[in-house]
Amino acid sequence: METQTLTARRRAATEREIAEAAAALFAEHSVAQVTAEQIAARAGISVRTFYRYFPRKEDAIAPILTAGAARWQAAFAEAGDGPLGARIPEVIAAQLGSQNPADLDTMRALLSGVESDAELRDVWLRVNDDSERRLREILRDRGSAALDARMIAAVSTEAIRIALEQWASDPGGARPDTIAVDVFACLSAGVPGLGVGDRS
Amino acid sequence: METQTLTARRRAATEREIAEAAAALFAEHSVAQVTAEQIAARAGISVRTFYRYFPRKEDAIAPILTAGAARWQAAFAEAGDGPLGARIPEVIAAQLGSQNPADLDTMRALLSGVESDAELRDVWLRVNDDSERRLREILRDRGSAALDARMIAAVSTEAIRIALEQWASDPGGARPDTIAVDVFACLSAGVPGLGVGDRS
DNA sequence: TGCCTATCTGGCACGTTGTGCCACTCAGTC
DNA sequence: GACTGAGTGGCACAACGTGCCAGATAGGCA
Repeated sequence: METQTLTARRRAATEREIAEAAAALFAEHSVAQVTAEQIAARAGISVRTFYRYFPRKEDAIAPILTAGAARWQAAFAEAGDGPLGARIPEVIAAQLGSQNPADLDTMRALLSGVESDAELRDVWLRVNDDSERRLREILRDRGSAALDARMIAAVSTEAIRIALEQWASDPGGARPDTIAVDVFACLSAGVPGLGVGDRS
Repeated sequence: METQTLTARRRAATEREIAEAAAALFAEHSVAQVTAEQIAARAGISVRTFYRYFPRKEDAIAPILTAGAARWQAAFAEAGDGPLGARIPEVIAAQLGSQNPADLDTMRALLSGVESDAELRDVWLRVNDDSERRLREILRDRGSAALDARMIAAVSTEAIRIALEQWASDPGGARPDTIAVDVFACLSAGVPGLGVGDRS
């Protein structure tokens, strides 16, 4: 939460600019059709510098997709010592609800391309997997058994992913945090139609 | 189950050869270190032909990773009309249990590299996502509501993934189908430590 | 002020990736 | 023997991503 050194802030600003340039281009054209040179030009940097900020062309949009995840990680880091698993739903729903509206718009545009653009999907899968790994690690540090942490993290991350994709696919629908709460409720209580269930 | 045309069988054989060549190389070196030319040479074909079988270099191992998924899809296609969700666990566990032992060894070698090799992880994530999409579609065709199908497919696929990764990380542990049954039981009944739960 | 170090940046060259295009081969058919 | 169709390989090419070097910028110290 501290104001960092000037160089660090400059770097963060540049990263942000690149991410927005890439997002604007990827929202209109497929990832394959956009060249790294175009992204760099729009962000006002050279191609070589671009690859110093992001290892792959498509990764330039990761900061936007992970904006929410970065915040709930911080929220967990500040939380007390008690059991963490039970509070995951509320924390994540709260963080999704306080998302920057401009970022939400960008995110919706990107997510609606995930179905059709193979490389965009790759980034989305990577982002979610990264998020799951971090959550898994936090849970293990708090004393969960390895397999328990694995399952909790997997279901939680999957719930967020489903909520976001559902929200992105339905322009007139509910807010992402509202959907997330519902999906969380279903998944944590046991999926209807699985195991001894009967529906479907 | 029919013996297909000769050309089709030749093609399947070549695909198989490429997949095994790629798997052997990826098991020892990272994906980035292995060139498409090396894979093609080992499989006895040209680079150009390689890219007619697989769109990306890393995708060459997909057939091995999806061998199990391909079989349970067939099992579902043959199943009767009744509710499908409740039978998912047993079908998948059975298919995992009847996996070809040689493929299982190869799979374990590949999966143990997923942690360290970024591009190997990408393939693994793609394979799982493809599997989930197919299962989702099957469930929707059988009459599940869209969101229900989404959640059932997500949890089921995630359970398989967890089971396989857990199995790969523990050389002396239980068979993958045994682990899968356990994970399935946990997830379908509701994750301990989530929602109103208390553990962890 | 001048020097020195550290970091960021851009340009260049290079190996690799993946694709379009064309020529060649090899079945089977008439 | 000519024709068709599908698979294959070679070649050229744009794009990707990286190592290397040179120039620019900012800060610390005498």
